[in-house]
Amino acid sequence: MPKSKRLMEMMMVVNQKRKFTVRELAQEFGISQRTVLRDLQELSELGVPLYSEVGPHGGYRVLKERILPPIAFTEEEAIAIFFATHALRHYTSLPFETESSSALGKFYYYMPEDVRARIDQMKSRVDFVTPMRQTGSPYLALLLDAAVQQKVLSIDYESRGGRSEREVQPIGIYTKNGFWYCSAYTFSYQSIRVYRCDRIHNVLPSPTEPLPSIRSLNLDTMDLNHSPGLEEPKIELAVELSKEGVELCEAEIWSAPYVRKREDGAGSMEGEIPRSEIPYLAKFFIGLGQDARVQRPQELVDRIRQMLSVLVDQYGG
Amino acid sequence: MPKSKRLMEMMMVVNQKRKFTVRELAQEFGISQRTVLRDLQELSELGVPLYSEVGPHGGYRVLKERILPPIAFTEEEAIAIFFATHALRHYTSLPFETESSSALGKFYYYMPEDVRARIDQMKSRVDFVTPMRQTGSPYLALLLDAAVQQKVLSIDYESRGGRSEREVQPIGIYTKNGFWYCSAYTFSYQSIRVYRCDRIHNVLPSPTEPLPSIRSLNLDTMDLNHSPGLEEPKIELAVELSKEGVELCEAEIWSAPYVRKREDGAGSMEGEIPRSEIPYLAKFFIGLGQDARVQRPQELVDRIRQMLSVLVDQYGG
DNA sequence: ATAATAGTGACAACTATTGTCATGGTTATT
DNA sequence: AATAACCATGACAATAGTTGTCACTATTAT
Repeated sequence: MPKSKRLMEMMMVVNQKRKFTVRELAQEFGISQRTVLRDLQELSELGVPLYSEVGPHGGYRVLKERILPPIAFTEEEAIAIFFATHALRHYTSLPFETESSSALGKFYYYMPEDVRARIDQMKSRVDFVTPMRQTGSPYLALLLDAAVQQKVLSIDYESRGGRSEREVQPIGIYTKNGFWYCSAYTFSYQSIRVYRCDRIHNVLPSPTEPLPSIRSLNLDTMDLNHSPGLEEPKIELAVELSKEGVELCEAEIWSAPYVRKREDGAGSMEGEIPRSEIPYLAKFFIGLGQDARVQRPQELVDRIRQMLSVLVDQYGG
Repeated sequence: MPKSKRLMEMMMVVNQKRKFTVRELAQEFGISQRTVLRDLQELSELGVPLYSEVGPHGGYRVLKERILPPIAFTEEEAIAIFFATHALRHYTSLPFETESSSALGKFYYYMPEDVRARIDQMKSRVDFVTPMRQTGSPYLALLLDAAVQQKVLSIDYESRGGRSEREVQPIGIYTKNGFWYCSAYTFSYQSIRVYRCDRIHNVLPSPTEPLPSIRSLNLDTMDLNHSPGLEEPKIELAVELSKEGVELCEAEIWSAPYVRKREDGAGSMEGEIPRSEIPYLAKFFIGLGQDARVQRPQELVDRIRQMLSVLVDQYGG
């Protein structure tokens, strides 16, 4: 085998075995140990992060870093990857221990000049914004690890009611609108709850046995907005909207699917909502003022009236 | 230079010039043309997508695809890149013409086995969610292109008041909370406005001369929430917050920096706000109900009272 | 101590790489 | 139709690089 090809192959082999000895490689490639040593040095010079230890149980290792063999990306693909990774800079916490900037640097460095120029021009003209929060979420990596390995954790959580310990078996973590959430089976409630990660004040391994039935659950099969299994009774919602009201509701994630627009631009909103949403909806529709007229359910109308009377008291009629 | 190194270098050179002739390369590397031909064939066999055309003005070309030479990513970096790119699947519209999935496929394919395994496990347990909107934004690529090249466009925009044509010079586009926005100098207003890209119904090149002073503006130097140059007079805000109020305000992007927390969990909010924000703030603080007591400015209190009286009329006291 | 491992240097044998030359083919330009 | 600018391939001797072997050193776990 010609040397140049051998080097490429060796790159791959070395990547897969993380640990190996010179003798092993020599046998595998059918060359002398001396040559293997020479080759490994060349790989080193080419940037493969090898290091070696002498003595029994010694050998070569590839450091935590790995090599990706030459990958052919189209220009558009490279750009997409660049900007996606660039967007990570908006996150104060990530579940990976990484300065994503170092990865970007490498990526960027190896791009053909003209692609790099194009990226430079675009860099200050496209952005994927995520609301930046000041509160960090230090336990993301631990929670994710527990989800992957299906371990039970004991977390110190600050909910509305105050701080408390709970045993949870994490299903997964996700970020949305600048916050990180952890969806987890909670033993004390015997159901799945969502926790905001920045309100988790401590995480410890727990001796509790993990529930095997939770293992097969994951984020893809879950609706990230509601806890499954908590099938709440739904009640009917009916709201009249002005033209402005229509626009505002279409801009809201949860409400957009329910909005019906009439020809004149005004419209209505109809759909089924869980009863537990009433407090939120009351606030929401009060915020819309004249642009929304809630008609049903009566409970929502009552709630709005009640809130109004409190407010009137507070601010003086 | 040893052949193996020459091949690596040639990979890079060939990547940068998209078009080249055998003679050029021969001179550049100080080798014979015959050797260049042999090398190019090897590169071909190694996967570099070369093709050649004979005759005058012929020569070699690298197809649209490019090669990235071996890049050393740490495991964590590779994972971060993977998930960042994976997150793009939540977007219905992107300014790049790409199936980011193809790039991901390649990336994934070339990873060492155990990293791939780790990603597999994590894939369904981490996510970067972006609200998925039904409305697409078909002109993103055009708008971005105009921003990069500083061209003037004539857009057909649907604002509150209805549809109208306007001449704009885009500064950049960004996505936030599921929508794409385009920040652009608008000739008819002689100021910078932000447009929601899904409300842009048509985009045409305009013969208007671009303003050179806009060229130097970009998204990084802009506050994405406000138009620059519009230095509005600020007025003082003072609000008392209950414990719940503190939590709610800390969860809100704009208000979080102003919140002061006291020992008992309750707190206050103080800061300067532009007068134009009063309508928004009125809605916001009404939504907080008893958990917020606005004290200053008086204009805000008045506005709240006014809104309340309208609401009381509407829903019956 | 011993055995297992990496690391270096020297050198002859070997092999691959290279340049040159010869030849042929395609295509745009004149 | 001639020409010039390209790519393409084969043959072969000169050269340059690669390889294996051997001899030696150094480190470390057992």
